[in-house]
Amino acid sequence: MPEINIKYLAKQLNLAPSTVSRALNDSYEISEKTKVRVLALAKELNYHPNPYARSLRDHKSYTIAVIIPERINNFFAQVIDGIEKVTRQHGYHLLVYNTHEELDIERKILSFLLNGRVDAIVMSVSSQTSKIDHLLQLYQKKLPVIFFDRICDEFPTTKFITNDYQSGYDGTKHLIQKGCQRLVFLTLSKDLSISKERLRGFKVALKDYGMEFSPNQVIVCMQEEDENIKLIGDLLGSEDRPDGILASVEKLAVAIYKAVRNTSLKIPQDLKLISFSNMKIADILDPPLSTISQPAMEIGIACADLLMKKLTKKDHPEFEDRIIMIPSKITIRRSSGE
Amino acid sequence: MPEINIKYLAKQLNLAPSTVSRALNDSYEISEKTKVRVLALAKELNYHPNPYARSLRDHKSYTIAVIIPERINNFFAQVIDGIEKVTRQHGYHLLVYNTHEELDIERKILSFLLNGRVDAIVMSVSSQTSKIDHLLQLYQKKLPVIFFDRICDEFPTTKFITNDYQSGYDGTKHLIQKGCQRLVFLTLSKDLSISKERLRGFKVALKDYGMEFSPNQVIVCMQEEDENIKLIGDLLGSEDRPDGILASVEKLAVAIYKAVRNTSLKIPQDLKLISFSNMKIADILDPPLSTISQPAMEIGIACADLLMKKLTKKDHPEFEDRIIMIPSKITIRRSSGE
DNA sequence: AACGAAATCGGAATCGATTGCATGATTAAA
DNA sequence: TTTAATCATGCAATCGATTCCGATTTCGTT
Repeated sequence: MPEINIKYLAKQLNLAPSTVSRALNDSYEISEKTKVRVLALAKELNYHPNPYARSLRDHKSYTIAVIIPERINNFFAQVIDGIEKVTRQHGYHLLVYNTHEELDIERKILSFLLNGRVDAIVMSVSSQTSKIDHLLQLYQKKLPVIFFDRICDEFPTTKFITNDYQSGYDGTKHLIQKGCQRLVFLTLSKDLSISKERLRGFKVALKDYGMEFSPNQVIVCMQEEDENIKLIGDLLGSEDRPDGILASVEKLAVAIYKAVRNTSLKIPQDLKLISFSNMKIADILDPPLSTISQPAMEIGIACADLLMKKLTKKDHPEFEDRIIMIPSKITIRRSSGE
Repeated sequence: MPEINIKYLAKQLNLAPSTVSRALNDSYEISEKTKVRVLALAKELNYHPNPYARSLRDHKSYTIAVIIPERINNFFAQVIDGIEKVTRQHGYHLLVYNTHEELDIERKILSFLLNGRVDAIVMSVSSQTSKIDHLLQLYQKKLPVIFFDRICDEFPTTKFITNDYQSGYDGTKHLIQKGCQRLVFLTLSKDLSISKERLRGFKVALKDYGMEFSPNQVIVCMQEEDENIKLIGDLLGSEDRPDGILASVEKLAVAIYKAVRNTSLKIPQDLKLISFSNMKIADILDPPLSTISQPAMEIGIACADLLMKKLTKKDHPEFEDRIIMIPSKITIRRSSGE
């Protein structure tokens, strides 16, 4: 079978490749008659232009990189679905990378993207990311970047987040009002943007309700679930064990459930729990989990909408350095006391 | 800032682009001295070859397409993690596409991949896929394809699956031994390879234990969860409601839990349930869900290993037309009666 | 000193699609 | 009938990296 490229089409039609190209691109210079002939054959042979030849000439790849720290995660999966929904309509393709929360992997991935492989990047940084030198390279190369959720404050671009401070505040307030005296905040990292904001809400809520804050109310967890279960188990076995937990990451809520299983404690009687989570099955857990769920699909769509504007309209200005906030939704279920 | 390409490097070093290219590729024709100079500058300027120029010449994209029917799904997410783990080590990139279980989308995606954009495809077909004309195009174009889980029997290539027949049989047997009299099999489609096999196991188990099978024991569900909850609700409200369900897809198990909430029935007392599922939180559901979980990560790794062999070794033969089976693991929990 | 082989490197074509410029053909206007 | 204008198409360069082939230099050997 011969390679079906533009030269082959041209030969079959007894035309020059340039004419075929123009016909396919509906140029005004080509007669209707010729266009019809060309399009007919292209359709018959199921011809599609070689994307790499086009990319080489146009310096556009029609490809976008999506970088996330975790794939088995409802939030990120939904965001990607949102991004894909929009970009697909514009003929863009998605390269998806998982950093597994590791800075080294994040670094390596970004270095692969600096050479024109993608037209833009949409990312949520790893929990290990505190220095941002590897990100600044993108800025120097003028590669458009949008951050969502776990953003990078120092990087001047548009960022999409949820109202983390407010959600942290509201979740904490809720626990206090349910009678919790010894509150704990669980997180993956102290450097993460979302953790900082959610923790800030936690602290302010404590203060507003006349409670002291002490640093050991913040527990920084690990990557491995087993380690976290142990960590939380120790916490629950301690003298002044917490009676209320705000988990800033979905997987930590799961670890709490599993850790509690190993004790004689009961949720919510002995321990009230609320967690940031996009699980669609929060209400069939035992007990149903109170959640702060983020508008993941909307975030994905918003990111992609902005991106498509920038990429499809020429001379579109660089992304403004600003933060766009879409509110999360808090849903009280039995884990925090009905 | 000048574009950093091979010509720029050549000019800086007072060499020809061809020499620079050879030096970068560690050719024997280039002296050590020159190689050192070239590599030093390349490193300093953080030079990476333009991937599209290389692809155009080599007819290789170092890119693989992964096509799945659903992204918010633990099984598929784990498989992709497995694929990425292997392919990343070989410098390959992953384009990930979600068909949302729609045949039209699957068709469209495949048509985008026929022009050299990817070197191979790893996919699990949508539940609507019964005709396979759109897949056969890939075969004609000699584009390597590997199927996993939801395979396409008529397509001659290597396929990775789990022991669906056996799992279906074992799950059904378990329900029977727990005393279920009126069993029902829930599925997304009658055409899907996995559904057929799992159903076959269901039927044979019934027969082996002296139970009649009637076609209305098979319920074909919808895409929308709300519809499924209603469908299952009706089922549970009927005269001869089932007392045991084998759900062939994770999301259907979730729908069952939610449907049961609307009734006065109790799992497992009134209804025993076991489901194919890769949820990591099956044991914190209320009640904990008995699962048949597939070795997702292993499947992904196996697919990618085979693929990498084919793509990195020249003159590697086409994929054999065979099926490789990796067994699932059945875990009994309280939803099927302790 | 001279010759040949090996070691190094440069020139130019190539991959496939696009596009500025030139050319040829057709038609309308003078 | 001639000229100008419009229309339709072809030629050739380009994008960046690679590689075949040819050219030059270096070195060892007689």
